[in-house]
Amino acid sequence: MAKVTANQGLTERLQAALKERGQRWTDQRQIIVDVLAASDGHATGAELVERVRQDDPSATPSTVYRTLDLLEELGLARHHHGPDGRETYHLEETTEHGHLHCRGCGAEQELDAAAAAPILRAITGATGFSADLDHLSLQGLCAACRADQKG
Amino acid sequence: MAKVTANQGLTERLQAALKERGQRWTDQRQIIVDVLAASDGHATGAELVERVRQDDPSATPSTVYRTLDLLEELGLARHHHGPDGRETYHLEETTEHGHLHCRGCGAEQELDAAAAAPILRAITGATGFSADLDHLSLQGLCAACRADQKG
DNA sequence: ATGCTTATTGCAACGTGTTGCGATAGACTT
DNA sequence: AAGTCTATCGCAACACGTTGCAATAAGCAT
Ligand SMILES: [Mn+2]
Ligand SMILES: [Mn+2]
Ligand SMILES: [Zn+2]
Ligand SMILES: [Zn+2]
Repeated sequence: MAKVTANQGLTERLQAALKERGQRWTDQRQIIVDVLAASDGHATGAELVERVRQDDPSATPSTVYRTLDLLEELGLARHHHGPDGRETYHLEETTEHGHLHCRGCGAEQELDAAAAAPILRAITGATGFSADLDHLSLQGLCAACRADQKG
Repeated sequence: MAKVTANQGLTERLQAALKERGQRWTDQRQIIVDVLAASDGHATGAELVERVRQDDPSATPSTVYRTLDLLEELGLARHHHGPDGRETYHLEETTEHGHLHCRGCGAEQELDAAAAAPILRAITGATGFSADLDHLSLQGLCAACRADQKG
């Protein structure tokens, strides 16, 4: 009897991808995928570790982080870094997007692909680099905070 | 007899700024500023801790990091984050610039103010944010790696 | 079902910072 | 020169990840 999981489709894709690489499907990995899927939006590595350990207290940080790395390799998860450098993960079900952090008010804003397009074009134009939108995380001042400052 | 230091001007600016804030000038701070000035270009926090401890083995990481924070507050140092999130510092003698890391070949490229201008404009146009160039650190593929990949 | 092979796991140690606290020592006053 | 005030320091503990290694357990073959 298969365990009931919230995301059948994802699980099956993963199992297939792993088999193809000679890698294995384990309970830990099922739990981690489930937790990540349930952590709608973003979650830091530490938060994910904590949630996984609620389902399976024997799970350790090393396993969780190794699995997150694996999921990124397989293109099923992405991370970026907060202004303090800490990692933040999300499943790659949502569309690709970047992040903006205001150092004035702390607000975090998402940058969707459409809004990012001219920015990425400007980056390529100026440098030849093609930047990864998923990993892009800018710090600065939002419009409101800039207005306050002028005040 | 004043200790011989490599950067008189900087030290004097610092002493004045500290006095104005009711803060103190210490041997530790002299050493840290000297080390930072000698670490031409960029250095990670850990590297700076190590170099400071060569001059003064009694110095501890907490003091070094607290001093780096202080120098940033005073506008004398800046940091950004590598692709792994680790902090990297440099004195704010050099002109403001951003950083690009190629995930293909590992190359790191600096982005000077002139090259960055159109990018920052695009960011403000798309989002209203005014991004901090100093803290900007992008991951992506450089032109060469992109060409290879197509090959 | 049983055994084999080796990917995965947990553990322990390490690397990089951060924080609270009591001891030390700058800087200013007398 | 001595005393006062309090900023700074070192220490110990913690938070967040990463890595090497020996034990475990998937997945496959018999
Ligand atoms: Mn930062
Ligand atoms: Mn990263
Ligand atoms: Zn703001
Ligand atoms: Zn490259």
